[in-house]
Amino acid sequence: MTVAQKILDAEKTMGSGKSVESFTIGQLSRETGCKVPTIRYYEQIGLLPEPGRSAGNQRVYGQQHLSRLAFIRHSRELGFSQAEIRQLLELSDHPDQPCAEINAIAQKHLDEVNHRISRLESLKAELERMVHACQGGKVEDCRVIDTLADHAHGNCLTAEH
Amino acid sequence: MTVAQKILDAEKTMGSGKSVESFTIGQLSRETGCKVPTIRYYEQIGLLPEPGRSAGNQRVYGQQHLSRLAFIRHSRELGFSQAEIRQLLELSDHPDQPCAEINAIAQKHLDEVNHRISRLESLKAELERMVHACQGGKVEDCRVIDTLADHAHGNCLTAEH
DNA sequence: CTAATGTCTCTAGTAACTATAGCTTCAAGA
DNA sequence: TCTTGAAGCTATAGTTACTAGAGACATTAG
Repeated sequence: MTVAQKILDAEKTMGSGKSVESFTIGQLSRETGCKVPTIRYYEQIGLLPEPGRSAGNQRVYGQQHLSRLAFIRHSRELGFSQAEIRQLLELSDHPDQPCAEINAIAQKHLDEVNHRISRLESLKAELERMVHACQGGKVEDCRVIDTLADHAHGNCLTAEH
Repeated sequence: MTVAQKILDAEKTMGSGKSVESFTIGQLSRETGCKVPTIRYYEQIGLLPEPGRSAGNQRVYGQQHLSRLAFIRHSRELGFSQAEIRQLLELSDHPDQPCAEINAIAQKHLDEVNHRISRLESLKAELERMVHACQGGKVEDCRVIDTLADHAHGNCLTAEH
């Protein structure tokens, strides 16, 4: 039995009878799609708990780290900030509290998401218009620049020339 | 006539017969919704050209700065990076070139926007489900945490407790 | 056993700002 | 005219969320 396995055995034995899974930082990286330095960074800022170490001082992760990291990555991808993720993780560490707070975070985020979607939808419309309007012409006939200037304050950037 | 007006008169006289508009950095900020330090930052990184100065060394902006800053802010809001905006501005400064490049930037951005929209739409669905599922319960019954962990790799974070 | 790959720490760099400190300038009222 | 408070100046440092590099030690495949 390796030192790594010993450490992990001491740390955790999961529900099922089969042997505990452990991961190096590289394996964790491959599993979650999160880069190695980013994993260390999450540990540094306290989002991810410090894992056990092997005899050679290398990080040894367990299933719980995998879950937590996956949670963090997924949340980040969905646009939650580190602060929000921290809140969610803290709340999840105290499951006896009412979930009103979590609900508030989710609701606030939902509002933001709706706002972002509507802005992206109008951007999409503009971009599609641009791409169709600007077909093999010259820049002076291209509406991309105008569109971006116009929609801000009704001014035309190309008028400067 | 103030020194500021002199500088601006020398810089620019617009098509219409009326007197040239000039702005302090604060006015520019109010007009565009862009914070004062951000305007100075844009000048520093070369996105916004250096304006004239008053006798007392204060920045004096003209209409063209307003347009350009509005363009930058609008583009930023729509998610274009500084590098992309720089490209667009450079292209707009050479209006004799074919607009294929601008088109490519817009198309690339359109692809990204579509991707973002679809991810935000599924996030929206998840968040709505969360908000509805989590009604006055306790955290341990709340699906927000599970949802965020599950969708990453099918693991349940709360199982750690 | 050696070579290649992986991991370690530490420092510094990136994008896109934002804030602070300590000063000068400007505009408006007494 | 003086003064006082807002606005502006420069310069530096902090923020968020990473990413990259240097140089040393660990692990693993052949």
